[in-house]
Amino acid sequence: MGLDNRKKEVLQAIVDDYVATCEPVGSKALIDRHDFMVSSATLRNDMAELERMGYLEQPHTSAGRIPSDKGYREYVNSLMKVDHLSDEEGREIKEKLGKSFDEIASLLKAASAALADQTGYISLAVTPKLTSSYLTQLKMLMIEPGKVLVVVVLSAGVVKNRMVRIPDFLTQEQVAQISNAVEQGLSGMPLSEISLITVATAAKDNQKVELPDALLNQVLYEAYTAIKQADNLDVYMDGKHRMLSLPEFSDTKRAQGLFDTLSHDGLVAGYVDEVAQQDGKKEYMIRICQEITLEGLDGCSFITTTYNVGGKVAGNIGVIGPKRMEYSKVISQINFVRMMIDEQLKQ
Amino acid sequence: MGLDNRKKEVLQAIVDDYVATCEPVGSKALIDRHDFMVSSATLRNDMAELERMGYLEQPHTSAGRIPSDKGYREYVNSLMKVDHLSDEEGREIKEKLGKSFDEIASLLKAASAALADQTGYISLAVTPKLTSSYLTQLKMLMIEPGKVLVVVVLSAGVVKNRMVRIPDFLTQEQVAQISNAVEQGLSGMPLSEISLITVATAAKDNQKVELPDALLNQVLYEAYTAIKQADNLDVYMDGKHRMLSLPEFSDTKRAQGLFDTLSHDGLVAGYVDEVAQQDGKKEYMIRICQEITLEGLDGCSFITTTYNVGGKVAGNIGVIGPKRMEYSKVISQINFVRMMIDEQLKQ
DNA sequence: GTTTAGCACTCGAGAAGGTTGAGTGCTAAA
DNA sequence: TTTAGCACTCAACCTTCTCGAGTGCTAAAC
Repeated sequence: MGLDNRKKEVLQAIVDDYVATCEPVGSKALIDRHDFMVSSATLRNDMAELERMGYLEQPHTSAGRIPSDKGYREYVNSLMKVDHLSDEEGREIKEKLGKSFDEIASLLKAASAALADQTGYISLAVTPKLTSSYLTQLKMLMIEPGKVLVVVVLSAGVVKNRMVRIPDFLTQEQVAQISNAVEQGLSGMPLSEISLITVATAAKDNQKVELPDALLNQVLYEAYTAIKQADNLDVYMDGKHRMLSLPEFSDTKRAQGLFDTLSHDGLVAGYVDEVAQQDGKKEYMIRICQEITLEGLDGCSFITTTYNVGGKVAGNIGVIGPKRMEYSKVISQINFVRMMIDEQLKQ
Repeated sequence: MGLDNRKKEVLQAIVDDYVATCEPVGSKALIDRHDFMVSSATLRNDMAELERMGYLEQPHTSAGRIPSDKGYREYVNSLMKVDHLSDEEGREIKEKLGKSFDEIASLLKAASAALADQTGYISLAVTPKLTSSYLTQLKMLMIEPGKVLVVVVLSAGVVKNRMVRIPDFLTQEQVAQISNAVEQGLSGMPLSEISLITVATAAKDNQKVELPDALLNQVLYEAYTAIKQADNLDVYMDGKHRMLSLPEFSDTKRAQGLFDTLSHDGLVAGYVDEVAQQDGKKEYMIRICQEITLEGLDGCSFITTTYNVGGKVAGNIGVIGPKRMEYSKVISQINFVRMMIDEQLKQ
């Protein structure tokens, strides 16, 4: 049932060659480029066998073989060698991420850019899932009468802000008092426990000014929305246009389909998260072509990994490339970037 | 020298047809689709003449004619009729922009999305140039020891924030005092007059705590940077991937060149601004193909217009499309969106 | 049993040639 | 100045042909 050693080598060689050239690989080419100690006829037999077993495919009778999804899967599971990044490459990435960032958002943006640059594929970075984090600060700054900037600071160092409208006649002092009351009542509370009710309770317990309930509730609702919104997953994506130079996307229809899907940040973030749930324990997650349950990504593969904030599992970064991707290289690149992120978010 | 009436009609008809079909227009097709009261032979003579004058081009001898850059220029300058948007279209745009926005950033983002949707081309919206506006608020919120969020509020209703690092041992009170001092000293001051020196003066005139100069200056420098950074032009772009469905970009090389250029926000913003400087007085600015002095936009045209904040000239919105663009329609769409923006930013 | 040489076969890619038809310019008459 | 008529051009398309990389199968060799 399993593959004997030579078959494994053959499959590996075919994947390597096909990844490099995007051309079906024939038995002769295989002999030329690798030093198998057997003849092409023998390889032909092996290849026919591999095809029968589902690891290879033939575009047409008189062409070479290309790996099937199953072939790629076998390759990433047991054949490829993930080795360390060359010093040179490590240095390049470090250069792009070298300076320290004061905000997760900028760090992720830079990481995404670096990853796209380095891999040549599409990179993505998703902000941490914040359900396990708690509120540390809430400030409401009156920008002008009726307009308030709500700044929400969460434990993981995430800062978000949102402009909201409130009744015109509320004074700066009143707003500040509400803001202080809510902050006092909620700071330290896990995001998951914050609801409209807890917000209201916090305000009323700590409030020193008297305001009609309806009015107060309106302001509190805005504060609540701002807090909840801080929990949204943001996605940073980069390198999309590089895909156009790949032969598999020389057909603009396909490229368009891909871009269409990718323009829905929510879909992508959701899918990344879903994958992370499924493969939670693994160092990195891989989805090959048909394994991707997200429409429009035909012919693509997906590699993601999880970075940590303050030691706890948090967000994801990853790469979307063609099925014919340099898996081992990309994995080591992603790992390296993840390590750099972890380093910066250590405490 | 000038064009007689029929020649004008012929040119107009050719542009219209070519825009619609992206196929070279022949004399017969012209007769079929428009009711010229002359024969195709006559049109042939006119077309030959128009070609001699530089308004038309012929891809090859036995093909129809397509408009040259000069032809498009003549078309937009004096032939096309810019008419009002259909009620239907106006309604669609209004729907997308209908709700009021509390922040310029979100408004522009929505405007850009609506414009891209509506035109089917690439839209862009550039934040206002803020040199003529002044600082109204500056708040420094201590997020954790050593990390401060600087919130800058400008007169045009623009709010920006930036996380900065300061020495660890500064207390919340000290930061608040510096922040208050700077705000007090600078609020109402035009951005153009704010410099490291004015920031320092403001702080020292109003400061109540004593801090070593070197330390204070470090914090002030960060505040200054945050203020200056609020002046950066941001660009919101949308609809890029739609270009892939146009026949002129079925060649992925070209699409890639375009996307490459557009990924440099700074370049685009700078160019938009440059165009606005040149054509300042006009209701809308048009650059056709070769007229665009920005590399990588071969075959594209550019239509922009200027929106106002509080009655003063401010930022720009626009559309990038193929040279073969529905100029008159796009112009009316841009105008409509501009009006909607002006409306929201009236005061 | 495994490997190999040999051979007939397959089939896409690309070149060569032919046809079609939309479009032209020119001329001569209206 | 306009028009009909006609010869001419040339990309696009189709068909046909050749080429060669690659295959599977068989029978001999190891």
